[in-house]
Amino acid sequence: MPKRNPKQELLAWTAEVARCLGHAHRLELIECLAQGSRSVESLAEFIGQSVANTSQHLQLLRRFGCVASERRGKQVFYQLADARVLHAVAAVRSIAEIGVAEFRQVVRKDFLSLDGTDAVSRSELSRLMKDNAVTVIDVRPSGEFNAGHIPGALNVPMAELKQRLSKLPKRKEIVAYCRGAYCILSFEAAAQLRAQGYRVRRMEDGFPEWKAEGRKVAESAIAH
Amino acid sequence: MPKRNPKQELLAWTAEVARCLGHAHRLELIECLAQGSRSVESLAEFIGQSVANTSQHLQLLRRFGCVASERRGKQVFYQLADARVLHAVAAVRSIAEIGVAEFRQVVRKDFLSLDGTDAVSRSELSRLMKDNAVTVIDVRPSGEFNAGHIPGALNVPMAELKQRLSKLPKRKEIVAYCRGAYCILSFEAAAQLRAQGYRVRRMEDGFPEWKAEGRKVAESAIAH
DNA sequence: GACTCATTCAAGAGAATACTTGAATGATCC
DNA sequence: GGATCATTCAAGTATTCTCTTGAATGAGTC
Repeated sequence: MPKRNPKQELLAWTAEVARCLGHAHRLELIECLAQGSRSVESLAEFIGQSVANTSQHLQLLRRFGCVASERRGKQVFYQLADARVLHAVAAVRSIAEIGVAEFRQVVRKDFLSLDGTDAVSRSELSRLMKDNAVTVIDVRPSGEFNAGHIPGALNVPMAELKQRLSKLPKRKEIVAYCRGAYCILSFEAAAQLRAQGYRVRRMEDGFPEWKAEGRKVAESAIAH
Repeated sequence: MPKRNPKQELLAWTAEVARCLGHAHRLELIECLAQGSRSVESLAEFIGQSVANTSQHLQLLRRFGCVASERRGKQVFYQLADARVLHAVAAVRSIAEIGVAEFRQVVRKDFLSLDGTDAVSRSELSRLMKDNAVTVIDVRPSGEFNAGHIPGALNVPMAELKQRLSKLPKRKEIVAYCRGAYCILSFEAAAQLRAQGYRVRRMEDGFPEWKAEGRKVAESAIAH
């Protein structure tokens, strides 16, 4: 650790934290952990890496205050250390959104082409749900849904969307949400449903941001 | 650039931006540029690095949307691209504040020992100034003061503090501010003034955050 | 048009990072 | 107490990053 004066020491530690966020796999781990706690093996599968490599990434994240770990029986479960980790990732992403042309291009080509409509804000969704004006669907896999979801939301994992189309109301507007900003699931869900004639919008960001705002959360069971 | 699916591509670009913030010198450049635009040579001197190396850091920051450059005559002036760069740095720092023990330790040892009092919030300072209840001093070097400061603030660079003690009112409370969070200048100023019997507090963060909030700003001249 | 000067580029040495492999740890289960 | 299993550690290699040095660029100046 390079040290000069106190100010530079703080900058060096801050930089370490930033570097710790500076890897696609680690960002993916953070997004995954934001849905709920998970074991190392399950995380390794999620990011498509070896267990050893995943463990090393997790230890780095833990070293710099991004995640926490806890032993439950044979397994070690990791979880997000603090909601401000999500804020930091969102803040960094917001720089990419305006300053990195390639980022904007991917958004345009792969996300907005699926659903270019404006997302429903969380506060607006809250109001709409109170009036029973919309059907809210959670398109994440059931494990993540069970670990926590918006109360009143219906779990319709993307994989099952086609089979469950008939169960969804055609006239009431549908609002889909998933893991967070630029999670492709809700974009795909919106595209598929709209193609079938449903009225559908996405919620901005995803469940972790809903929870981080202190809104009500429903939990069914512990998964993984 | 590693590519798999669109989601991972966005994560990879976001990670690049985070890595771009992940170096003490670059964070120092950002903090410096937050005070106002500067030439490469002046920035190199500020961070104590060669011009070539500084230029490379600046180009990286520019590549990832953190700073912008503009030619003025012979020199190239860099400036902060967007206030959300400061937000991102602050968000990352907030992780370090709670999650990195070494960070907290430096804060305790080198900052809180100088001035452990709570900082004055920007909104409170605004109120106090309206009532003419405090003397506000800007302890940054005059070049940075001239590039922009809080209207009504008195520029008392740290280097000149001792000589100018007599000009400061003893009974009215003094509020000192400087470059930003954990800029050591305002802590040192508070410590020195308090040792001389002045009533003094620091303003939270610094001038860039005041400006980023859309508050009034005074500008005298262009420096460097 | 040649000169000057600030900045950028290019190449290279040394350090740090990421991923792999295989072994070590340490808690549970029988 | 020994076996089992998830996780972590340790060592090795390929890649990337940082900083240095010296040359190239290119806009202003005489």
